[in-house]
Amino acid sequence: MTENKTTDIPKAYDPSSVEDKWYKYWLDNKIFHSEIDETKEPYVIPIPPPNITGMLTMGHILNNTIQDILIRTKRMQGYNACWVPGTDHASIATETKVTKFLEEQGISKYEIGRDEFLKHCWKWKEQYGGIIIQQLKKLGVSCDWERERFTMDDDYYREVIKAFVQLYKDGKIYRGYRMVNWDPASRSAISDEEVLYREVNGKLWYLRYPVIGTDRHLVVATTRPETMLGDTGVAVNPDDERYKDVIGKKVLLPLAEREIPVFADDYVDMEFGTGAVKVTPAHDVNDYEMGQRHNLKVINIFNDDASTNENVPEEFQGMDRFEVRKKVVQKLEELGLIEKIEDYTHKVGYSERGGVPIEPYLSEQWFMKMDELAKPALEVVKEGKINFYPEHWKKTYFHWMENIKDWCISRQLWWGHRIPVWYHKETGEVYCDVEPPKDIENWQQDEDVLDTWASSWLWAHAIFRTKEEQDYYYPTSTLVTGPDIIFFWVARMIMAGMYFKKDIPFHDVYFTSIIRDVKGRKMSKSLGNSPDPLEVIKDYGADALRFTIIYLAPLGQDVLFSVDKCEIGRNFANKIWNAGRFLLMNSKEISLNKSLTNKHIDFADEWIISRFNRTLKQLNEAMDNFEINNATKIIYSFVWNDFCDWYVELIKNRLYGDDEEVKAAVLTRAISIFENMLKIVHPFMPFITEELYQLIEERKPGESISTASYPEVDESLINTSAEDEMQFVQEIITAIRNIRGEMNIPPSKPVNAFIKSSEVKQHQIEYIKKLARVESVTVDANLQKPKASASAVMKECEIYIPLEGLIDLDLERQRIEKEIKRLEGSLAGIEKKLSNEKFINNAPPEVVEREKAKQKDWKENIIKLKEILINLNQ
RNA sequence: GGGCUCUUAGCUCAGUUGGUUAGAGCGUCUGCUUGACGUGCAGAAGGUCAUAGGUUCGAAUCCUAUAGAGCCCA
Repeated sequence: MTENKTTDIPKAYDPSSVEDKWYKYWLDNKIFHSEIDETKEPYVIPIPPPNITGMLTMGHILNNTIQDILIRTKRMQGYNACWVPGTDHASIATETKVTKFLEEQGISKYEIGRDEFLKHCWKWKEQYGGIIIQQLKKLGVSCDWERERFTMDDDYYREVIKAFVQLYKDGKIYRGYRMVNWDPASRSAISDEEVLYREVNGKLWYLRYPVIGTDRHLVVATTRPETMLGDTGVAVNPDDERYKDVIGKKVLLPLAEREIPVFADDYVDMEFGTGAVKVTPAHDVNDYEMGQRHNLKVINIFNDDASTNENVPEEFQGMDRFEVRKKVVQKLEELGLIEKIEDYTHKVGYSERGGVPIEPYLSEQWFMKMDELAKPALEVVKEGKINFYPEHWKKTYFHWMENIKDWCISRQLWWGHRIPVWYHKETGEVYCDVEPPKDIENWQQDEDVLDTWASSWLWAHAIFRTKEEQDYYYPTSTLVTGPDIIFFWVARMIMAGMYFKKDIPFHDVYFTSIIRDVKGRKMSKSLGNSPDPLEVIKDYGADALRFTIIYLAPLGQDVLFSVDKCEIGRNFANKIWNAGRFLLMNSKEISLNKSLTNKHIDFADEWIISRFNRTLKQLNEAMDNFEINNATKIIYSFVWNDFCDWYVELIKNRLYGDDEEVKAAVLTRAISIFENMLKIVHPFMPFITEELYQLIEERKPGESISTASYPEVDESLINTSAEDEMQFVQEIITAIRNIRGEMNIPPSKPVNAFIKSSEVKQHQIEYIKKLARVESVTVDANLQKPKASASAVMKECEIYIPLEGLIDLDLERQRIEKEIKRLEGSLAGIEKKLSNEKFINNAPPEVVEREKAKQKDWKENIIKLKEILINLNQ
């Protein structure tokens, strides 16, 4: 019976030997799978589907850990928890990737054609599209993998098409020749939201246009000289005295040799440049509007890849927009038509996807009318039917929704949901339906596909395949996502929900923090400051990574992350591991007996049970308010400070005693508290808690802590007097430890404690002896201070440690004087308060009472300390 | 230009509706082979709560202004 259990439980927790084993166990036992069950309330999370082109980032780790914590908690609390995973087809990103992939093999997208290209896309998707999902599993997420969805699954595809047709038939979708944000890299339109504005150090070119019939020039300033080839007018402000006489005249546009009018328009800012602006209606939004007002010609000078077309003089044709800029400037310079060139910093719109400057470009596109769709979506957030955490994102949401513009939903791409519109080859008739026209040979389908967000905006309901499922699971419960896609996705999902389902898509939206490096920079590939989460998991364990990232991520604030911070989580896991190891080691020697759980209870047990229930109450409150970061702190402090630092130490006396029944009762109870503790830690650290849960006792096949019932708060066990008593004992122990520390008494030197108090109870003494490491404790209300002792004074209690031969009187004097000084400082503050009549009259009575009590205690303590100081040599 | 957020210990952050001596983790210093854990234990040092006003008996907390940092929109 002397087998040492330490040999089978390693001293340090090793996640690598644990994690894969339990993930497989959970999947094998379908722990995460949900089916309709009318007897249970569903709790549903729709995952923000990652791109199939994506790799797991720290952002995904944070986001998915939060979702997992929420869903695991609810699952244990008895809800029908359903977390639906999936991926998004990412039209532009995937098409770009596959195009490049093919180019590397010498295959041109345009040569092989649409159908062939799509086959390659699907092949690519099968091969690489699942990587991120596999990576997510390493994190331990409890998604219902049987429900995995893809935005281009057949039935999902059909939902998207149905939605288009419905909107079209309701008059919410129209086609028009408009100026859009054009991405020349992907040769497609993109939406306003996909344009990122960056500050760029550019130049301002001052060009001279000769005024016809005079010998003067009009000088116009521009950041894009190449667009002058498409100029069809020059505008000035009508109030500008400098140009009054040229209004109505014409200038001869250089290079193009075109006569274009000079006209007046209020839009022109007299302060900018020279006050005269060139107008290029085909390539600038404002110019387009001016052109409309003044009936200017619209001359498009670019192809869809932003190379120059046949509308420019031959020598400039077929050049890239940046090439042609150089050439235009060079030519103008030769002609003496450049007045000057200035440095100029301005904002340039870049394509979020292609990464190149966008080109304002006129083209035929599909748009969705947004004002009517926005109204109900605005209402449900205003009325609080949908809550945002943190709440302040509402303001951003309202602002966007109240100023919403029509949404350009067509993309000149092949990978995606093709617009279900056909044009009759003969008559030009337009046909829009889910099913293609019967006589398909006479029709030509629209070439464009839909914006990816015009498919993912249906996610909250289209993830469920049948009407029954949608009725049961929709509306979903919580959406966890980044604030960067509040417009792209969150707002549009709410609009889609209200339009297609006549109900909100989710009740709560949790906006996650942005992960940055320790210097506060965004994580990016080019900076190389983006750790690979899989490496981190390998080095520290998934539990450690999960716990750390949540511990670092307060609601609504950025997280400054570095890999070594994962020590927080790793050390915490190790702490839990060793607490378990301690209990399990003892259970080898002591036989457990569950019938004894409520026997031989003393105040230390009442205290930890009270602390547990209080902790649980705080934890529930935090979780209800989505204060998940706060929840980790509550858990951390209970586990480490209450359970490990105090409770485990407190039970050692009894555990190493002689009474077998007491030993069994204490250990059984400790393990039962530990097991409850594991349960509340489990949503945060699923692997280690499962491992320990299974080590505590033999479980039934398929049984898991993931489906164990979550502890409930028992208010009757929150015991303030036990907590007060424990606090008193803790203060005595800390005071003695403090003396040891400050007087440099090594733990190996035995000391005795004399306590002058009528409050210290006999049953507390063993604990004081054990935890303060004193040989004996003498308690007497009328105790005389022993010779040559170090002292500590607290409420209801004076402590003396005789240190004959060890005491350094100077050191002790300094200690006491410091304490007196500190107390006198505090006392001065409080006496000032109490001598203020207005305070006595206005402050609530309990506040005044509290202050008076403090005054009394501190005064007494100061008197005692002064006495000690006077008698120090005795 | 409009909107939002932030500024508390060396660092990263807590601090509920104003009311104990403003807390935690990391880092620092001191001591420790304490019958779970050195990924640990014990103790300590460290803050004019960005600045200036105001409201109040009382302000880190509420209001105004200023400075600085960041984000979003135009």
